[in-house]
Amino acid sequence: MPLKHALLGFLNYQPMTGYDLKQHFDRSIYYFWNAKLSQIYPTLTRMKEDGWLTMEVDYQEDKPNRKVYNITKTGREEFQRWQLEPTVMSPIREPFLIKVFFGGRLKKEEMLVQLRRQMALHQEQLAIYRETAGKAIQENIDATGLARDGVFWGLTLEMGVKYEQGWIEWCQEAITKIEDLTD
Amino acid sequence: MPLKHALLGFLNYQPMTGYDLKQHFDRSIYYFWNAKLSQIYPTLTRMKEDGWLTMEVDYQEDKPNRKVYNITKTGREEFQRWQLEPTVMSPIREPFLIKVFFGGRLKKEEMLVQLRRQMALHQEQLAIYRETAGKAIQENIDATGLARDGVFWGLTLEMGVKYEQGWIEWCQEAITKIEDLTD
DNA sequence: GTATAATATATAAAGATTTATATAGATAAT
DNA sequence: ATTATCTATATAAATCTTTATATATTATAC
Repeated sequence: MPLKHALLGFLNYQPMTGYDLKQHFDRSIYYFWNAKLSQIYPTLTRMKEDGWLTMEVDYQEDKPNRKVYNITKTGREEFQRWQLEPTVMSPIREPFLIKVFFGGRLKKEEMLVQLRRQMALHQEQLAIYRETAGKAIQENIDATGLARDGVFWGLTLEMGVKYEQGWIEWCQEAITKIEDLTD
Repeated sequence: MPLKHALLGFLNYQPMTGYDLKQHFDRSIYYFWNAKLSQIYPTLTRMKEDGWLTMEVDYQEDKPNRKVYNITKTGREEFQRWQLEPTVMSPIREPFLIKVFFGGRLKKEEMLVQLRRQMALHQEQLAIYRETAGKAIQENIDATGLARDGVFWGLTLEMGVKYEQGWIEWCQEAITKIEDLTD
């Protein structure tokens, strides 16, 4: 399960709680893999049972205790095994394309509304990547000194930019084609 | 759930069994939404309970009876409602990018192996889109006479082509960048 | 001063999806 | 002749994921 390995990947840097891990998700790999806290917590418990992690309780007065997870040797080995293993292509799940596929059901203008709206969403996402995400990576490199790791963080961001650019181009082309149709 | 609406979309063309629907999935929207028969069958039962479909049994001697599903007025209305409703961006789930994100753990050559393999997979997929999928759409237009619908089928194929081209370009750029790194 | 958000952990329930298993005749390949 | 694939339907079990709910302190905003 990619979630388990993403968690191992972050715990490779340092021991953390489930809450900490969620923060890391939301600030980095969120754009290509996300998980809710309600999934992260039981997954950590399971990984501990499997011997990939150890857990120690950090007692706090008048606050919930922090359950800090630490990666084990087995966990590190499992992460490396997974990272070197051949990766199959992950299936795309894109509800919007289902709507387009059955677009013959709609009037020209109705489909154009959908396409313009979709294009706007992808333009917004592209702006986030360009304005926010790049800076966050640089800040993280500065804070941690992990310049080599930063190259890989940057590569995933570039994929995000390319992905959104592809969508925007496609939307423009689709709009042009559909404008030429008769209702 | 997009699966339910994809099923409605196909049943809008003609009444079909679960098995027939799976064939249609595998020959068209498979590339951006797929489902196993073991998911399709209970989903159809559920949709019938919800009044979106009716079912009639086509008795066959010495063979399992065919359960033929028909879309109802309610089903058609639900499909239209869904198709016109604003579409939120569907989250990307790409395990390969998790491997890349934590690429700092790997030796340069190990990551290059992964990237070359991934590029080859996307080149294969691009070839399938270019060689097989386009013809299949044209054959379907010829068989059904649904030229206007064919425009929309073609649009989804073009998105697939663009997506794979993006991956291939990104892999090439990533390979170049990583080759310049020191281990 | 009060409300909201953030920190921190977790369970319950529902829903979505995959994998495994079962049956059985028809057709095609070797 | 035998094996494999296709047609056809379905259930069971496991897994993955989301939504809703609960609790309680600290910090910030208005």
